[in-house]
Amino acid sequence: MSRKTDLRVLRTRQLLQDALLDLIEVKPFESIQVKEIAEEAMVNRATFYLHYRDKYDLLIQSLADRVEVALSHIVVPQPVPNPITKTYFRDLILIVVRHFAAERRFYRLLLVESRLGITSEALETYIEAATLPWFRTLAKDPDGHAVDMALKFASSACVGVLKWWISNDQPMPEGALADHLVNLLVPALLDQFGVEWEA
Amino acid sequence: MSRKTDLRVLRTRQLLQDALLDLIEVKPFESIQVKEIAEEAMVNRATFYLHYRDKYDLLIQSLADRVEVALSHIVVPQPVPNPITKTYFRDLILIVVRHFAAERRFYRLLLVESRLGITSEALETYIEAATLPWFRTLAKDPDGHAVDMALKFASSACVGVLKWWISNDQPMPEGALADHLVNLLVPALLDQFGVEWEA
DNA sequence: TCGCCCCTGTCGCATATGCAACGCCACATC
DNA sequence: GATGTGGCGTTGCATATGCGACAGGGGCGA
Repeated sequence: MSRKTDLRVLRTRQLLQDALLDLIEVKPFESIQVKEIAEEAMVNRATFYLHYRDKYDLLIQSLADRVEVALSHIVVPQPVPNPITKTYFRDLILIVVRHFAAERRFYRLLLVESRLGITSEALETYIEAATLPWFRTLAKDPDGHAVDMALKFASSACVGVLKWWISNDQPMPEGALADHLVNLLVPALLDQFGVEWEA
Repeated sequence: MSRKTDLRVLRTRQLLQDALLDLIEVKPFESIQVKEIAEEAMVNRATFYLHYRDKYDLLIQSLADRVEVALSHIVVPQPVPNPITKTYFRDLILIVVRHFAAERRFYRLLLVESRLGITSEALETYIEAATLPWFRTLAKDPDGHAVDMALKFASSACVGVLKWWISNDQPMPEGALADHLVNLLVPALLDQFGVEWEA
């Protein structure tokens, strides 16, 4: 990535994002003022507006940045078995599930705060953009349109299920959720990924 | 106080001090580099030198600032009984003792890191400067030289005992330490403070 | 010994940020 | 309605900080 961004910019954004997180712990998002965020972050209020349009923008950017960072640490386990096994696929799903669980505060906030005006489409966009290229490495023909469609189908389904899982306070453990997701996805993806699956 | 200091200055110093604290948790002070502190604090190395001469200076300043902040929250309980009671005096001692206990990580570091070249005189200077005017409010004649001497005697004695207490991992609870200190100090201060003491 | 590497302090210049102030708007109180 | 109060978003100017570079020096292996 571009590591040429001024350190002050990175620092200021991090301080503002951390401040928002800390304040969310204490009071509902709607009642938080820009002034408070700036004070908590030890950043001038005017500087806030140099980086974010308003507190909603800060929230979305925070999510975007955190997702990017979190997913940058995710690597597709090597070697990729050929043909792809069911357990390997489950491990991949589990990685995403765990990411959601770790960032559940954020995701839940985005889902619960209906007044945010943040459509769930935005949320899906983040997740799909992050997971799509990642799934793509598993496909036989990474450039085929059919694969794109199939992958989008899969990621959308994952996002939908994960949203349900998060907003219902994780009614089942991570492993069980991953198992269910795999069982739902395998039949659909059977044609796009490896020739055969482990029984 | 002068609260007109630029917010950036306050923030930078706080970040550097916090970074030092975090690093001290992980590795010995001597092995910590200025470069590391700056990176941890998300502050440029050159900026470090705008505020501190070297890492030793940072350590001392950190102590000074923390002591100042901590002691600024300390108020002499009102009203001051006349004549001063033993229990009231004990409460005063206890406040200082608790401050030492809360900042024990810092004080212990200053005592243990002998290679710092920080003399314990510097430590005493901080404590005396902080406690002297504070004790002074209790004296009959706040401007007398005899009182100054007596108060210096008392604060030095307290610092010495507290150093022993901290470097020996607090072998007795705070209350007991305060009791012992009061019993040692009362006879010496009998002439300088209130006419009589509660039995 | 030499060269090499890395950290330290320090410099000049570019720029992100602080500060104070402003108009705007929503809301409250009389 | 008149008035105040407080947060929002923006601006111009002052300044703290980032960045890149530099010399100096200590460690370390050829």
